[in-house]
Amino acid sequence: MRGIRRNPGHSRMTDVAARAGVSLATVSRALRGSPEVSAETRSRVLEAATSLSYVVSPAASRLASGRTATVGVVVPFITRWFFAEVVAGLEKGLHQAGMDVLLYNLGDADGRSRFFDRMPLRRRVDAVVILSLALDGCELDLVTGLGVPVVCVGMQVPGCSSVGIDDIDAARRAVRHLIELGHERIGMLRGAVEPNLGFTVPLDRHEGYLAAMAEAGLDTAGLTASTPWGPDGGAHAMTELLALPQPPTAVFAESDEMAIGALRTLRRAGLRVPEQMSVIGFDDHDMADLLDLTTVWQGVHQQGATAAEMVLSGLAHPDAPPRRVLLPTRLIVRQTTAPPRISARPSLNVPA
Amino acid sequence: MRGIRRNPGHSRMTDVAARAGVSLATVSRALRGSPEVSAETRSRVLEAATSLSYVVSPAASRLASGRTATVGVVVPFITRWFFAEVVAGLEKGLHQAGMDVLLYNLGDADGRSRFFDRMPLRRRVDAVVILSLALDGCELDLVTGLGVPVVCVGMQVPGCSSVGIDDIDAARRAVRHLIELGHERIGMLRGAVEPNLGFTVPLDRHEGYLAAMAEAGLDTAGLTASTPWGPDGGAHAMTELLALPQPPTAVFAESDEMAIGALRTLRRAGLRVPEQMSVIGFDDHDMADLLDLTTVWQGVHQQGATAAEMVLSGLAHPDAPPRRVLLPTRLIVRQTTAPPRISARPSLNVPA
DNA sequence: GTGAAAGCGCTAACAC
DNA sequence: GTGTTAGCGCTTTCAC
Repeated sequence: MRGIRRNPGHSRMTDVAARAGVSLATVSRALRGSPEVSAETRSRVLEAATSLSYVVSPAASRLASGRTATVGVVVPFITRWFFAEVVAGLEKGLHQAGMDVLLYNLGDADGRSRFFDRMPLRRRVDAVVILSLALDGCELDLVTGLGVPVVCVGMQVPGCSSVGIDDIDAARRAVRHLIELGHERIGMLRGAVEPNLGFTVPLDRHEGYLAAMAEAGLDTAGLTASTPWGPDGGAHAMTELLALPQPPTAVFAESDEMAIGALRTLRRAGLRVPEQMSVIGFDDHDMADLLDLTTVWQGVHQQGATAAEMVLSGLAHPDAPPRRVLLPTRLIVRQTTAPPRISARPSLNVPA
Repeated sequence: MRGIRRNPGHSRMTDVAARAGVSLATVSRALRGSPEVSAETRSRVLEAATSLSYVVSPAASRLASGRTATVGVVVPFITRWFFAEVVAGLEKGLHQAGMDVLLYNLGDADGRSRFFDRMPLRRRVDAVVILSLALDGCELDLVTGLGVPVVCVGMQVPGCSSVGIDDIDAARRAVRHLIELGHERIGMLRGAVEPNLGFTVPLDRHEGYLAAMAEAGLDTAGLTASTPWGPDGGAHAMTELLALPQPPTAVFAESDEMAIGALRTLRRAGLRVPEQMSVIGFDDHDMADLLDLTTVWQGVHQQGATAAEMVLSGLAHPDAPPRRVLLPTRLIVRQTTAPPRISARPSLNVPA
């Protein structure tokens, strides 16, 4: 026999059609909920399908319709709390709509270039969601070249919908909190753009820090420590700032993970928080509450849910203009921030 | 015109064939690296494909071959550090082999039953990886009914390959560490099987705890506090144990997250760790190092990598018997465990 | 080593 | 409202 051997176990649409006593086309329509089918026919079809435990072949359906009912989710680091939380929100919204989720975790600069070299999304998704990756021109072309809607979380791309928060404003409010407590020497622990994934978050949060300081007429020279992102980075950055001839009395960490690292450094240095050093983080990480860390909350899960919703509406209304949603943030004051013990100026005195 | 409108932009295999001056079949063979194609022909085909920026249509390929080159990954909570880390390992290994990863995050008991009701994996994956879910008989049937290889991480299913650690043994060693330090009243903080996802980890680690205590002839009555999994659970469990007429001098937490919650309770209660209470966790969570938490390390990422490898070999050798891999664990002693300040027994005497 | 052709299992015109 | 039928773009058998 020529051609191809028939597939295993599964019953096919023809089987359902035969069993229900209708044509193939009617089964297809009934199963996909087309309004052209009479209620009576539909229920006969459904019954036949159930009794045969029939499931449509996604491959055949995709080939014939051109739709994949799949969305690609591209995430820099699935292991970071923030991203995992966004992915959870996305996954839920997408699966509820019957979409499949293809996960691509870049991991590092290497993984990133492998991804863009192969562009494994081509011809296999109806839409793409990208998290927090500032794309260069070339990458942008590759993504838009997919010819499907693109939704961004925590970043923007011309012509694409996006969700996020106002990082600059939120950072400014965090730093203002320290200023209002009376701090004047305020440092920032900043995550360097390590594997060069081009996050914009560090830039924006630093900008917010500078803005708040400038508004208050405070000096920032030498008070920003840039280290690799993450707890260890935060620990090192804190060490750097402590080594300053005149250390800050408070620090703003780009993320809670960095703040947590800073707390360790302070603990090991024997400095009491908040008495001798105030620390404020950003994100309201799971652990922030446990460590009594003052921070800035953002609705992370909801960013994922919103992105899912944007994907669905982008698919439903391909010609609708892109949307840009900014979700609110909120200062959460806990136990790691307090007024400086002694005014920061002239006679700062911190026992070693 | 009848039938279906042709798809957008993409060039098809026929285009490549025409350009390379060979037949459709030869293009298909060349592109998939069949050895039947001469080197010279292959390079002509590759060149033609590149110049047309051709990519095979996964849908067509799947329909014709019956293979999806996709694996479904089913995870209880992608937002938990452990699972995210395993998924990262899996994703990397699978993508390197050219497989797509479909992510299913159950999230809670509701999500779990929705998943098993719809069984969205049917006809769309070549293999399934399931993390830490003890499946009931019905679920098991649904999964094996997929007719594809199943790989388990952190649990077992008859007839399927699995990776994991020896939770009982690792827990026993953790508790022995406390015993060797001289502790006699040792509590356990146990995560209740909250949304009833049927994890076996809590059972095994508790069993290890009981075993170590029994070996040493120590009493465990009333010393296990079961609360919902997670930091808050750990915090509550610790509170419970502190309220005991005779509280323990050390606690073994089922996971680092629970240990971290316990640390907060202790901090708030003004108890010093490890002087007044020793705490040991499990997992070597990212945060463990930051909090100087003594714990049990396991190679989480590697469990994912091993599972990926099992998927690939299961696909390559469908008749090979299932494998069971137990990865090693290691006690990591940090700053949260020490000898009890006052001996629990009459006159064992360890200087504070 | 290469080509011809028969499907894979659906969807979507189009006709009635 | 329902049936007919022409593809969707590949993979694989068989023949040479």
